[in-house]
Amino acid sequence: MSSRGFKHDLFAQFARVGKALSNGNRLELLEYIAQAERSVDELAKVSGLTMANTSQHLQQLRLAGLVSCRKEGLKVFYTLSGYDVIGLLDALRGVAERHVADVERLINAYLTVKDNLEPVPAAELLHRAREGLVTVLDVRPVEEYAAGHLPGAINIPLPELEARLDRLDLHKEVVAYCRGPHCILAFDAVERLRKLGRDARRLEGGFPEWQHAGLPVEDAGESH
Amino acid sequence: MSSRGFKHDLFAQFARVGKALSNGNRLELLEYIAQAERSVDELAKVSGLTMANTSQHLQQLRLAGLVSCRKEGLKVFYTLSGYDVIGLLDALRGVAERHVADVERLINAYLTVKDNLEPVPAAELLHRAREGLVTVLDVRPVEEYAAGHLPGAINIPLPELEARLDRLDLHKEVVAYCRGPHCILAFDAVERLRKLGRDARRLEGGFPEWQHAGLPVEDAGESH
DNA sequence: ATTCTAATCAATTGATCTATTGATAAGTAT
DNA sequence: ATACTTATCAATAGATCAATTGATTAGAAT
Repeated sequence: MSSRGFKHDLFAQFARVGKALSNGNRLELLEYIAQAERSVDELAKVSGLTMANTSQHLQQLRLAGLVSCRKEGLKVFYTLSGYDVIGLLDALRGVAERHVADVERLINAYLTVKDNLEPVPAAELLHRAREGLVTVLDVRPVEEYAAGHLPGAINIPLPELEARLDRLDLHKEVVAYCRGPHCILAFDAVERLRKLGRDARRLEGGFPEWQHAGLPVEDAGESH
Repeated sequence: MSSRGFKHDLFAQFARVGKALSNGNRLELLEYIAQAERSVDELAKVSGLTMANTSQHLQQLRLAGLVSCRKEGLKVFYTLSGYDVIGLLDALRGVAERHVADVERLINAYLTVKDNLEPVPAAELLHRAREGLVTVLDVRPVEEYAAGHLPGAINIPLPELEARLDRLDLHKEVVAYCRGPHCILAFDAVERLRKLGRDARRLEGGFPEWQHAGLPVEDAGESH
């Protein structure tokens, strides 16, 4: 095998992974899968894609080595192949944010009050939560919470926020988190809590980033 | 703007970066650019692509925010937009290596003596080089060496290795490095040095990774 | 002015990608 | 057996991508 040929083939293999990341729908699916193991129909529902389309995208992700799957009865559950995939997604997001001007414009256009929403770094939250100074709020759907969440976090899915406000201590600051740095659930939660007069901020990053950083995690078995 | 629309648009932007990484030729160009600032015709020559084709790929990389360019006289020089791009490329490589079975097979097929070529970690090299125990050998072309290299590294481009062997101390171990973890220059160098009875290993990673790790670097002005 | 070089642009062809549609397979439930 | 659910497969049309070709622009040199 020639040296040039080797190189060429090797870059072609790396490009397969790049190709898997080259479609917005696949990136969205990856973000959902990064929360918890998911079946195809869950992913289809939450992404708004058809079943067949979702299935095909998932197979492309699988061939690129980004996700693995497991069959159980009728359902097929997909999960990330490893934590390094979260690292890759973060690197992609980071580069896009720092270098693609459109991303910043988009974020600013949607998050008009962005500057009021300075995020809390993970290390700071961990410290303050241990001292009981803050309420940690998980605004993702119950299934995602059940699959794993921050220690001591209270789960109130975003649609029920106002209805179940009594679960949040009136006198503590609330730190909300959700799926990731650009998931808007936590942004919305903070905005709504502030309208209700609460002291609220959001966590920098989401659950996958927290987990990837090696910080402590609780799952359904030990939840409150 | 609806929340779903925002999310959709945002993922589409991230996918633009993924798309830039979805082609082997572009990844190869990025690796060359990661070594040093490069003009379009240099890149065309070294990659074997036509001028027009190279130019078009470079523009795609530019639109994705991965490279920037600067015009000087007739020439246009391209450079990485930031060090985070090296981090992204490493994450891509890492995931591909760990999860795409074909990559491993490819590497094993080419590097038949791979197990004899255990790389030296950067930290170890830095330590041993400071104590004068090893000769650090840069086997990249002179232009790349001039744009930046490891402190005290001796530059012998691979084709001239045997001819200029006298520049390497016979009694010290040689540690060779090149463009990156899969650049075959360093592999070849080690293999050839060993055939000549020298004690040689290669550095883990290449110059971009060394630089990205924040380790000390020399450039042409202070070279030996 | 003319010529040359470096780079980009514009148009084209063939290949690949995306989403849809309808069919099929595998497992459950009645 | 029959019906239902979940997921995949197969075929298709339209969109996008990649590489080539030839023309064009911008700057340098004679």
